[in-house]
Amino acid sequence: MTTARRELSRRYDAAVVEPAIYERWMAAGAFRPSDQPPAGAEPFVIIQPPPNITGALHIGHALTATVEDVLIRYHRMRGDDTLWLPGVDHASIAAQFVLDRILAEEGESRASLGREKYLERMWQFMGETRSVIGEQHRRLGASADWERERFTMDAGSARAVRVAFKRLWDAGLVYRGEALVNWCPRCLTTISDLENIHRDEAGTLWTIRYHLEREDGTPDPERWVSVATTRPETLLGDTAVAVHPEDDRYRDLVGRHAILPFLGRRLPILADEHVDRGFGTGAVKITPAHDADDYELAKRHGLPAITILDEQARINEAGGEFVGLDRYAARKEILARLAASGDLEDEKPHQMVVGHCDRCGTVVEPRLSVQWFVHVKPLAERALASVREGRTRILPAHFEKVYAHWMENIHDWAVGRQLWWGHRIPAWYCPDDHITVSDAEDGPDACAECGRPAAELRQETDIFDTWFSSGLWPFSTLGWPDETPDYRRFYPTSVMETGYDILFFWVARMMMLGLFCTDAEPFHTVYLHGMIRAEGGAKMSKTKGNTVDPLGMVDEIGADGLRFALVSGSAPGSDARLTRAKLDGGRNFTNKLWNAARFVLGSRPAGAGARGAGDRDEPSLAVRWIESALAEAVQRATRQLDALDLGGYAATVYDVAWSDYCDWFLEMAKVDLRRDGATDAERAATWDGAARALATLLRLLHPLMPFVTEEIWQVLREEAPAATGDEPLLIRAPWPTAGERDRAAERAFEDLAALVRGVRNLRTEAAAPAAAWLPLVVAATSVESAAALEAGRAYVEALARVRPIELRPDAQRPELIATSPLGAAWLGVDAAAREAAAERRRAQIEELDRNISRVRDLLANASFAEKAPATVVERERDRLAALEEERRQLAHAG
RNA sequence: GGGCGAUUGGCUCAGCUGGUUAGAGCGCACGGUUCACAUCCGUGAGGUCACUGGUUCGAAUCCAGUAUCGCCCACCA
Repeated sequence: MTTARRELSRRYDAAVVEPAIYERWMAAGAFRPSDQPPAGAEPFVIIQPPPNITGALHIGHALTATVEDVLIRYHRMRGDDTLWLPGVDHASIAAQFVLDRILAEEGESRASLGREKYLERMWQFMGETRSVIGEQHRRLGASADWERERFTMDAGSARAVRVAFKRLWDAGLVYRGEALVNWCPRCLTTISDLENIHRDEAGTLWTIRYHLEREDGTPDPERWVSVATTRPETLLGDTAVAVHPEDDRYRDLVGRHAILPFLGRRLPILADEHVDRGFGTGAVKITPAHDADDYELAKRHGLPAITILDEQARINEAGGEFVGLDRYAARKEILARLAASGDLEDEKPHQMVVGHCDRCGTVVEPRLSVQWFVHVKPLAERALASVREGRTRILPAHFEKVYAHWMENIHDWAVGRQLWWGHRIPAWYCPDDHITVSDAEDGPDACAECGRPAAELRQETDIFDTWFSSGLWPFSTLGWPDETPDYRRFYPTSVMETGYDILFFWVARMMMLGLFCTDAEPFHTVYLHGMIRAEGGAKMSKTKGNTVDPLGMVDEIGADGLRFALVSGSAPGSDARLTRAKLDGGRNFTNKLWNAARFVLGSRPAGAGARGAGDRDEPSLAVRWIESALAEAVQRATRQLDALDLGGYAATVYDVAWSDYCDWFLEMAKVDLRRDGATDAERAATWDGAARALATLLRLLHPLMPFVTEEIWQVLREEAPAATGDEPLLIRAPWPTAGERDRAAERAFEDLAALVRGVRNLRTEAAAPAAAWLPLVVAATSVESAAALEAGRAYVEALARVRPIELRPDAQRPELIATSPLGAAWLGVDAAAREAAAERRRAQIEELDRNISRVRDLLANASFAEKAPATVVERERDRLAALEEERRQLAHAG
């Protein structure tokens, strides 16, 4: 075992399982932008979507980190002025949800601790998870600039939140007012429309009789109006009954009153066009405080709104005798009472849509309250124009339509949350209820309207929706509202990479707030990745137990294998299944690279390793070909990375590494290295070519598989400094430039490879022992072919395991024959094997004839010749010639 | 009720602006201890590209419709 090979073995675990190289990257400052922007370098900036600091990273985070790291490493190698800024999100409601659960296990609660202690506890919790998340990213290889790491609750973010809100307020885009909002009776806060998840449910539609009022004010036992409802408990808050104005059934009732059961409230019966005559009885009870439609209708008719539920969705004092009952208990009770009095007319199953809290799943209750709103229409219009006019593009493109549709139908954003963990809204009230909004850290000095001193003002207790601070993230992280050097150098950013599931929550808000605050699109490209799904296509979830733990996977197969599995076969916006087979594929590929390197580095002949690309003497066909193949791969990979086609990039590097470099090139290089009579110079030239090609391969692969490539690079640099350009760290090595294609070498290789494949095929057909050396006869098609065969003789011998190879143009041809551009070839095997192949020859000829006549017809077609491009016609002609040559070779057989 | 996406060999997916005989990995079959790798090597079988029409010299690719699946949005009691 050579020194180099021993060194690689020692490094294997380090590279794949416990990557120590990360520390060296950090120490070398490789993740940091240079102190001065390099002259002429384009900035390339990614601001990381901050994970919620509520726990460990899941596989989606690993995908995000991988995609971003690939792009960052690529652009870093390109020499761009590269910044990847990481951070974490305080995740207001999600964090409280998690902490509340932890507290519950300890027998404590939000209430028992009180606001101050609760927040103290939250900061402590944040401190713990924050370092875990950073560590996990490092294990995945994320080359983010940790020195610039930010937090949505740090001082800079807090200031950005205050300033942004103040500017919105000054611009008249913020208002405080009473409205019906989504309320979670468990989280005890308002939630936005986006957090209110609609689900189809099987419910019940009840029909209830409301007796009409008699002249003496008492309910008429004989006459009633029947209303249909899915929520009988809300009748306690009814203030009217509505019918359609042209509904003849009820025409004479309009203007009269009905009496509300239990409470005896007089309900005007009124007409409104929004009532659907076909639904239920055509008469609808109106509960303005607990239903969005009813609220709108009540506004039109000046009806009062009576709130009958408290914040935990229990009946309040307005509910009379039902006070204190939970909404569902009240429903049951009210139905029982109505049934008893004979006023429950009907009950039938009903499919309906019910809103649930995104966080805890509780049924959301519409609740009338005073809230802070952002008036988003004007913001949305700008954000829409940016995408429509291409200043920001969304990948995949069809999400631009989804984005547009949402922006066009946007509602005002209820930004206040009745939670504790988050940025408190910087608004102060004076005793006269004047509102003062201030962006000063210590609040306003006095009431903006009446001048009362700060001591008499009290701050709003509501905090912001967590997405408000997230919406400022692309610039709050760079120093905004100050024009810091980072802000000037790195803003606007380049690519915003995140999952399509938060397009509205986050991307839309960043666009709106970014344009408002900075007057610029916060990024020029939005790359939306898909969701990672489990085997069988199911959504991954902890409760289903079908998750893939990224860190566990790193332990098992290494970060590189995981990264490869995540990226290969993926397309933006499409969900991808992460199967065991795919993960194994990533692991196998890592292993393959490792072993290829082990072979190359362990086989350096005397005198090799020192010379550069410039002074190669007489490179063999193998070397000339692999360099050309790599030139093509570099070209493709570069194009694919520029187009953010990471799946294509993964396929390109996989193919060139495994199929071209390992399967073909290294096998040919072995021939050159081991050939009897080869000079030291020839061997050295081959090895140097292998080392150079390996160096190119490592550069190409590094963005995707940073650990294994860097570890190999370290040894390669010792063995072949010239091949690595003596660059100490691959992470800083320049991205390869596409060299010249060598068409002659490609052609020569393809011809030999076709012959080798043909002969291998024959061996299998003849059931020849794999290890046996068989004689081969080839009838070369031409003098040039014969020369090419002579030149490639050693390759063919070794790769097809045939010896000797006899060139005999006129020999009699047996049935067992392989066709190739260089000529027909046949093996020296027994008659039985040849006989068995005769049938197959006939089938082959038949298929060839079909193809030949197809191409002939195509070429004979006048409109084809006329309309098809010349290159296509030319290609078809070449194909016909090749088919005919193959036919000729076969026809001579047998 | 709107909108979007998908449908390619047993499975998971590629196939860019229409142009080789539609590719890959896994799986399968057969054969392999040839000194980098069995986490491997070689060979092979397997697809009327969901369906129906249309445009075109030429369609997996473009258009229209149908079917199935999935997702998003939506104030109907």
